[in-house]
Amino acid sequence: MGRGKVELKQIENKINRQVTFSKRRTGLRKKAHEISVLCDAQVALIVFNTRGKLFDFSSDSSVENILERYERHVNALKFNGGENGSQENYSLEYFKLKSKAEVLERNTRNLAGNDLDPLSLRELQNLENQLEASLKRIRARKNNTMNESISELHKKTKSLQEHNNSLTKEIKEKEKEKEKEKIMVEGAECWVEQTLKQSPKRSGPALTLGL
Amino acid sequence: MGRGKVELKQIENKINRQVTFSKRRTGLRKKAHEISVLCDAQVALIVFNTRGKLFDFSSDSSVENILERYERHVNALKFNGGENGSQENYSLEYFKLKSKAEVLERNTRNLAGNDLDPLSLRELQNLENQLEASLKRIRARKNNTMNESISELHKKTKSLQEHNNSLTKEIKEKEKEKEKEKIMVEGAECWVEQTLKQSPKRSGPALTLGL
DNA sequence: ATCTATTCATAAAA
DNA sequence: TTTTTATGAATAGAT
Repeated sequence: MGRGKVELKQIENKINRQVTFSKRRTGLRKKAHEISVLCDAQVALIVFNTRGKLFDFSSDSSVENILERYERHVNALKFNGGENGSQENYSLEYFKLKSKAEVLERNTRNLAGNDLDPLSLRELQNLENQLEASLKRIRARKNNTMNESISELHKKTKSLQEHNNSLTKEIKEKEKEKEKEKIMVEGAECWVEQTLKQSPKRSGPALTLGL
Repeated sequence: MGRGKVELKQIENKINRQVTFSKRRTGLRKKAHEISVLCDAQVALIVFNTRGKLFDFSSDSSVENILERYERHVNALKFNGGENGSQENYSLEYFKLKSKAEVLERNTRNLAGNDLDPLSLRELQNLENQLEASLKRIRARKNNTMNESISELHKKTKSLQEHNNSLTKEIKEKEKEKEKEKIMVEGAECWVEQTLKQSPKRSGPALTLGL
């Protein structure tokens, strides 16, 4: 493209190299954006120029999101043997963890319905779908829990009711006995009274005989 | 490129989308390679297709190398200096961060409807309420976004309609003019014909005079 | 996968 | 840097 073919090797002239870098960087970015939209792909592009300046692009709201996904993908493949923690790796692990925490934090905020402005329509839709699915699971779990505790309560109620019944029965029996006793006592008293009333006419020995 | 311009929106036809993805992925990779060689740049490219398949490219021997540099770069920006931390400091910070990340991860998992078993009924209810509130906000944001793009489209439609109308009008006027012209020509022909029919009876000079 | 008609990207120049 | 312009590249649609 442009006037004359170019060889695939480092451009010697510094100025030309810089200009070409700037132009091609723009072009690359554009292409990355196009493929993400046209083909529904997730793309992350990271470019450092000779002097170490960073240029990045992401089809999503953040590059880190995609890098996170990339790490997960790679780790899933490699079976995550890691744990070779020397000092140098420590700082790397630290940075990795740090960006992971950032991604998690951002996700959490998004899941709570905050900081939505940088999200695309598609990301919003994904979020909505995810939350709906979550709600379903949470409600299912909730119902489950409630049903369990309800049947637990039923059982408890039943056993209490039974205990109750047996207590009631016991009480009734006690009352019955008491009643019987009372009747007997009353009967005895009555007999004594009547006997005493009649005593002047009847013989004393008869009373003595009854005891 | 190719036969006819393409709109920058998701390609509906699945086959076409897949084919385009494959072609453009190759192109993107090539461009990434070219800029890295021509301009002495470090490039990493990560692409996930719709179905989650990963394609990556790196100017270096591994993508991870560049991601590592990226993380360092990003963190260097966020934390002035850094790099002075002794090991103890580092490990303390690391563990703090680790527990923070764990909490965030658990929250995220719960918000996604996973690992719900240890939660109490009340916690489940809170979660449900929170998600409902989030959904409301997200839907509001989504609707907002959609409405914006709809009104944008309405505007566009209207301006196109107006343009259309003016074009239609122009066409009608042209046709009218053409019609008028045709009638005039027909009238002239008719006059000539009649004149010629009558010519044998009339005198020659009259015709000559008419011209 | 291969073939073209087109559109796009960009090297060189300004 | 940005714009312009001449050309080489990329690629959409067809085969």
